Amino acid sequence: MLLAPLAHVSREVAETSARSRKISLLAGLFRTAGPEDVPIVIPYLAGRLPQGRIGVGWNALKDPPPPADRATLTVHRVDATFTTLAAVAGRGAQGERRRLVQELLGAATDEEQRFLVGLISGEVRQGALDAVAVEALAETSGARAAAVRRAVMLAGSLQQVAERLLAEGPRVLEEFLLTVGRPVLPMLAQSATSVAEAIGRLGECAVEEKLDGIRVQVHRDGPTVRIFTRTLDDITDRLPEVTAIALELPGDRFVLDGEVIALDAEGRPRPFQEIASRVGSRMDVRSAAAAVPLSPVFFDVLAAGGEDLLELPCAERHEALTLLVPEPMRVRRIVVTSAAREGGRAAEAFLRDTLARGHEGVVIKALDTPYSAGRRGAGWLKVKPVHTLDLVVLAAEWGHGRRTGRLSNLHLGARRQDGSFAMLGKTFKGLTDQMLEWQTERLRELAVRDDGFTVTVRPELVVEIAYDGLQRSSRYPAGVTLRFARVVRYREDKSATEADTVETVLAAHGRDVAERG
DNA sequence: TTCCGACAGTGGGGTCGCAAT
DNA sequence: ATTGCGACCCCACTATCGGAA
Repeated sequence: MLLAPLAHVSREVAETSARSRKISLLAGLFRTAGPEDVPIVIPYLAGRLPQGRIGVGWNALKDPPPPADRATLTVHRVDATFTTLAAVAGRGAQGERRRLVQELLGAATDEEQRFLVGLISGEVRQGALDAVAVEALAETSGARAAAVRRAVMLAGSLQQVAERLLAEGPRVLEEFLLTVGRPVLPMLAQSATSVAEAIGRLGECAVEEKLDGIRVQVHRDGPTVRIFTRTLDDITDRLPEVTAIALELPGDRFVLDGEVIALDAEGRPRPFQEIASRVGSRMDVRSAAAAVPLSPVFFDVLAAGGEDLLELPCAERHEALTLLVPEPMRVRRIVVTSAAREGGRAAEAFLRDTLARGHEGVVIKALDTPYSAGRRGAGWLKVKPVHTLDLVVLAAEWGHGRRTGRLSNLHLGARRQDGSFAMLGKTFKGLTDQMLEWQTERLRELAVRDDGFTVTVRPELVVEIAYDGLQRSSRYPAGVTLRFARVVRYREDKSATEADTVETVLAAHGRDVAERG
């Protein structure tokens, strides 16, 4: 298959905003692709290289040679070049890499060059990722979209499904079953602003602790245990204690869903950063495990006795979980079935207790919904407390993509006693298009410097920021930074001298930071 | 006709581990 | 020894399309 139609379709997909048009464009492309092209075409369309990083940056892409007149490049030729580049990546062969890239670009037409540069630099943004590709595959193959989506969730990979579907036809979808040992995309939760709102949306529900750790999917098939992350990476080797626990459970073919956290001597959860550091350590797992032992806490079961439980209602899956996992290793929960007011009170009390115990919040789950693998299902709603601060905008960065030409990413500062400001972090979240436009205008009036990337401003504009808590930071002067900061609104009624101070911020989380820092 | 679920996009901070300096 | 960078962890929020109500 030639690269030209791929590059052309990619541009067309990017230029239309209609999902239906994107789908039919991709479907047309899939129709002309041979089965051997699929492993390359699918990742390219999502802007990914199958080879991962190939050690090529902006430097090697600069000053491309004049484009070719005729389209002769095949996707396989491109793929082979990337494989060669990946093989010499990180071996100091910068000249050789640049030569290979320039040779590739020289063989490409204008449209192909633009696609390749986007692909290599990770800038392919055409508004079509896996979900659109799934619809297109369904259209091409005559399969139902829901069946394709289901197969992708169970296979944990669009590519595998695409290859077999296009080669063998829709019937092959029946062969994608939940298999112990092969990871499934996990179900995710939506957000709710309060317990009352969540219960109002769900009715009868379970209220569970939300633990701030690393999501794990634990598969045991007889003596073999495999542990996967949310993105289905295999981290079995890094969690020996979890493997040992899985081998002691009273079942020998199961799939569990849970979270690993770390507890201190008093049984309180240790900060996320420590857990991430532990789970991220691959070099000396033994000593890392001795320093920060991990505790798995399970909240769902996807298979037991080798049998697929995904379609069972939440309540029945929990029954199965209790048979498999003893109490201390199950997430704490209550079931709310009584009239809304009583239930609401019990749920509120459970949330308060959970927070007092040092956890992140609660997840409220409808009792009757199946496990929606790979979806952000409406059956699970998370509720976390939100803190807010009034901070001062110190600078803003020029946005990318659809925010090009707008000042987007805000640098946030808290007041110091001497009148200066300590930067606490950045945010680009929560801004509507209108706010982006307004702040671009306003910040330009306050600008004192623009280096083309960041616009520094007089610290006068006050903005209300929501955030989830503080975490330690070696980057910012106060030694802390905001976790998940987002803009709520501008406070034009406030002057910078009325903004929150560093002391206020630290005091609000004093115990946390002191104990954890 | 309006409403709402699902998606894609736009990036945040931290950590590890490798490669370059 | 440092520094830079990619790959993963955690993640919030808005705009948009298109099917559901």
